[in-house]
Amino acid sequence: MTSSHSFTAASPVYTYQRIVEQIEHAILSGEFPVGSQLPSERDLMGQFGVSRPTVREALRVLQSMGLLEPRPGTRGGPVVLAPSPDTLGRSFRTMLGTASLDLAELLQYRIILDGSASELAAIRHTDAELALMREGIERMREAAEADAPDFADADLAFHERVWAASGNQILSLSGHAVWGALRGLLQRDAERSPGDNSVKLESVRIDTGLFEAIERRDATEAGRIARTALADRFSSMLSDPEQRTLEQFLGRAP
Amino acid sequence: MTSSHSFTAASPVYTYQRIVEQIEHAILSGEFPVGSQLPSERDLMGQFGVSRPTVREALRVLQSMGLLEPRPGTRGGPVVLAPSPDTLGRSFRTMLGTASLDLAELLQYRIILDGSASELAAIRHTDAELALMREGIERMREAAEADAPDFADADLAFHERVWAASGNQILSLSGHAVWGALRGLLQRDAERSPGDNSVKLESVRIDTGLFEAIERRDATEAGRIARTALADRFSSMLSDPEQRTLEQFLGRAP
DNA sequence: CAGGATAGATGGTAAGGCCACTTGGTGCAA
DNA sequence: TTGCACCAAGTGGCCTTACCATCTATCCTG
Repeated sequence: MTSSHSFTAASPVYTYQRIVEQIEHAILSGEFPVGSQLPSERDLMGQFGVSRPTVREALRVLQSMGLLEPRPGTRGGPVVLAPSPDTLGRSFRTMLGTASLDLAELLQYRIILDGSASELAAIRHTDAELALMREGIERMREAAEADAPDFADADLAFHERVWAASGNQILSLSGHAVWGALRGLLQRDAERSPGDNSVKLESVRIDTGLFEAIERRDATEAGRIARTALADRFSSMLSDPEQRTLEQFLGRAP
Repeated sequence: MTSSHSFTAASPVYTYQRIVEQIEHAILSGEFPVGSQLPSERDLMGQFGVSRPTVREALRVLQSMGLLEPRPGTRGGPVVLAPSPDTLGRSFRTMLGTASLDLAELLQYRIILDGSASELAAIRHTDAELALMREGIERMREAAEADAPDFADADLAFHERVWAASGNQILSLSGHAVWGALRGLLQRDAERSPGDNSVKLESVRIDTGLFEAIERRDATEAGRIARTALADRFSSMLSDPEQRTLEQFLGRAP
């Protein structure tokens, strides 16, 4: 008689992968807080009972995930890094590049994040944060009027300050990540549509309205402006049904 | 006279990193479609002019990003994989894991995600997705009435189906990550508040209302229910100013 | 006491080698 | 002819050893 037990697939487990898991778990569980040091490669090689190349493969993976940074010298050893939106943005870009993520999803997500961040910024911004946002708007205006190439940077800087004013670190990190992915996607299209600085001036006008709504603590209006600005700017790149869903989501279609 | 040129940071570039970039670019540009094979490690080592450990470090990184899979044997070589959204979820989790989260941020973020996902689900759900959500509600009800220990699983399963019905993978993945982080943060508190199943029944009642709003495609109401449910359930754990910000964000305070 | 020289440890990279396994073909047998 | 068992070649997995540039801490000198 055969047993009714069902076996699970015996996929091979790479030793470097087990090392990654152990170190990752130790970091995420707080055993190694940000800024602390792991044992050196040569020590880890002893602790895990593997050779140095294997340890290094694991450390490389963790490094590419943005969790670690090598630190040479005496008393050195891999250092645990603070979280950065870079790796998340990188994942977004990879998914977009391999077409397992479409633009509509990413745009929806950014509309959700930017809208909510703007509402929160309107509600709870401090004077210092307001001053930073105002300065950001000014830099945008100058860059647009001079038709400067660093307009995109100024644009990002302003929105970074809005995210920061939301008081929510997660919003800030993920907003940054999505922004990077979206910009990467638009870079190709940006080349064929020359640096028409009328669109830059229009962006400045819209963001100025957003800033003023935040300034007078009008959360509803701030959210509305942020959402519609993104939708109006990008919706032409979407298919018809995607556009319709977006309009319904914004409450602009019955 | 000093030049006004501003230099860019001269951070060291690791050779493994340049190999990763080259291979990644080749894959994303379509030069190596899904299912195709890269040259073997020994070939790559010749093409890049580096040693095998260096090539392997690069391949490990790409492998951990879910882009490659090793394939031994004659005519072997790394094979390009179909992209999986798992890596995106993984990025979310590590970002949330290393960020020093406080409950208020996490709760805000989940309110934003769940509210938006519920609105989208109301707008664009299909019959099949509706049936899955209905089934999820039923499982929740059964688990609550039996006071079963797997109520949390049933709860998660229902919300997963709402996220899925939103049609947005990113919402789904990040919702899952935030849910996990929130649960991890609450696990300590959960022990002292025993499994009072009146709260479970209350959850079922609320989620049933959410489901019905989604069913009749009432996006506004669905979003409102999702947001207020989370706020009501967790706000008692927040400080007073955090509660006030939350109430303002929900539009329930002047 | 300050500052520079020195020694030790660390990570970066290379070279060579062994093993288990997969694959593809070959040759034998039915 | 067909099927199958066997074998050789190539691949990734892992290890060992080794050298170098660089950084840090310490000590020593001025």
